[in-house]
Amino acid sequence: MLQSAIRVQPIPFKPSLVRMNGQSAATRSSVACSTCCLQGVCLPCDLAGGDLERFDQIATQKRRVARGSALYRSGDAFEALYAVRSGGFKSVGVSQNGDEKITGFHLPGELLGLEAISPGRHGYNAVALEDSEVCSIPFAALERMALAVPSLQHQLLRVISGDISRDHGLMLLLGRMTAEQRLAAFLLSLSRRYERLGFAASRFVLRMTREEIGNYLGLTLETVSRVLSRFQREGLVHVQQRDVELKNATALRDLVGHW
Amino acid sequence: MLQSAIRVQPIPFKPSLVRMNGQSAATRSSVACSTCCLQGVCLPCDLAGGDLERFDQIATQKRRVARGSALYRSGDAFEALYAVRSGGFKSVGVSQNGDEKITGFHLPGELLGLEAISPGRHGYNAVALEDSEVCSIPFAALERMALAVPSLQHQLLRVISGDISRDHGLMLLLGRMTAEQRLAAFLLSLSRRYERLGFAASRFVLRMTREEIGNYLGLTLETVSRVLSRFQREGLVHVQQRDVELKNATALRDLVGHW
DNA sequence: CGCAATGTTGATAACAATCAAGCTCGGTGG
DNA sequence: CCACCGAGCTTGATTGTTATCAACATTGCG
Repeated sequence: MLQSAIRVQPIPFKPSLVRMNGQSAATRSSVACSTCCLQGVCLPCDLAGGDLERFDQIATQKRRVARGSALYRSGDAFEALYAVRSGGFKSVGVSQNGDEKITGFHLPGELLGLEAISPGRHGYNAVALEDSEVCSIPFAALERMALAVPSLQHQLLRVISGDISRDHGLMLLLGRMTAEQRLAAFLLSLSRRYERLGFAASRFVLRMTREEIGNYLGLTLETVSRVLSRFQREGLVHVQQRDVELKNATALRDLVGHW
Repeated sequence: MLQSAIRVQPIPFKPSLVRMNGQSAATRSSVACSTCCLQGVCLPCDLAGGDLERFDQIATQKRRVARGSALYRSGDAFEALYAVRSGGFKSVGVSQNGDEKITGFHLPGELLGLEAISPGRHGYNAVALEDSEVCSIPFAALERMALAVPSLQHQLLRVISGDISRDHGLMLLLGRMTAEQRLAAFLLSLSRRYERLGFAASRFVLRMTREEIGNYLGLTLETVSRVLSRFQREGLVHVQQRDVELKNATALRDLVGHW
């Protein structure tokens, strides 16, 4: 379960206790970026005091999404970007014949909806992998503020560009790697991202099924299961259901090769 | 689907000025965006008269890149985005052990270098597939101008976001499609992009080798060759070396399926 | 012309998909 | 409380697609 993940850096995360600033406190249980434990990794991470407050007024709306339900669906009008506050999401493309393809998993501090800017309409379903919470960032207001705050514009461009880099990594993986390399790269990627959030790098919980992992990596669920078993047999990892412990990250890295 | 770039109304492309097929005959007749035949599809396509002139002053520098040489290399500092004026490029990631992975092909009117914004350093080699010409757009100046010109900021975000969509299409392809589907999707993508530039949709010239196509699609060059031969046998296309004619685009589309 | 780069085609092998059976764990209801 | 159920997971047997190895054809260029 989630609780078994070890928190290395003491960053308390208590949504219900965090106070918000300003006037709308009475009407909405809301949270300010200035007190959010994710402020070091989230979109407004470059903003100075005054600008951060202004950003807070844009991103006041929080939204809870129950496990399995969608934050938005393909075809929805694009109104806002979403920053994951807690929980996790998958982006799912659905074809006309019902086939699904997962294009990404999204952890806290990561932005959802970027690919919808261009068409002005979402092209994917964003489905919560567990009960989750997001900050809604209305895009029109964000663009307006970015005009006035150079560092925000820059940060926004950086975040989007970073998304492209991440996708290129996955393309690499899908195009040229064996099943073992894909799994190794996947585990290392999760490890790095959890670490960035202040969790242990070598021990974490998969929030997605084998089937979802396989879908994402371009493999079948059986292959995912087999490779994980093989990794365990070879002492690279210890896997118990969704609990993963990386026992030999170096060997995993060697498997992937150095890009 | 696959390679959606900038979404704008297509403006007729004048083959007499910039020739895509056959020998490349680059033109110097116009250096200003305001007179460029790509202005309908390129980055500044939303700009009004005065802003377009200002943009012209940012993007004055043209650069020629000979076939096979690099516009920039992995590790280079990120200074500018590049708009392809004529010719074509590939983006190549190179691993420490020399393995290469092509993440994209870039036709006229498309932007190069977007994925370097976040790290501030290029992560790929941009290699010209034929003698080519690009417009250099210094990024610092572009960001500055985007602060003052809302439509430019918006367009910039759109273009980058569009790149993400394009990459997702490729991920889909790499993750779930057979060799036949990949080739079909690839040909249709090229067809659409040439059409956008004002060329015939059903007849074009591949600027890249079978090996490069295979690398991009996650296939070997032999498989690419075999599938093209099969397509020809089945009357879907006519292929003679690099010349391609789509004889039955509908059948190709059916092969890919509808995403 | 001759050579190197590119492309085609065939034979074989490897890897992952598919098909199939059984297991584990958590939840539910008798 | 326990038996049952089903989703998720593991493992085995077999098949199929594509990679690999290999030989040869074609093109373009110095």
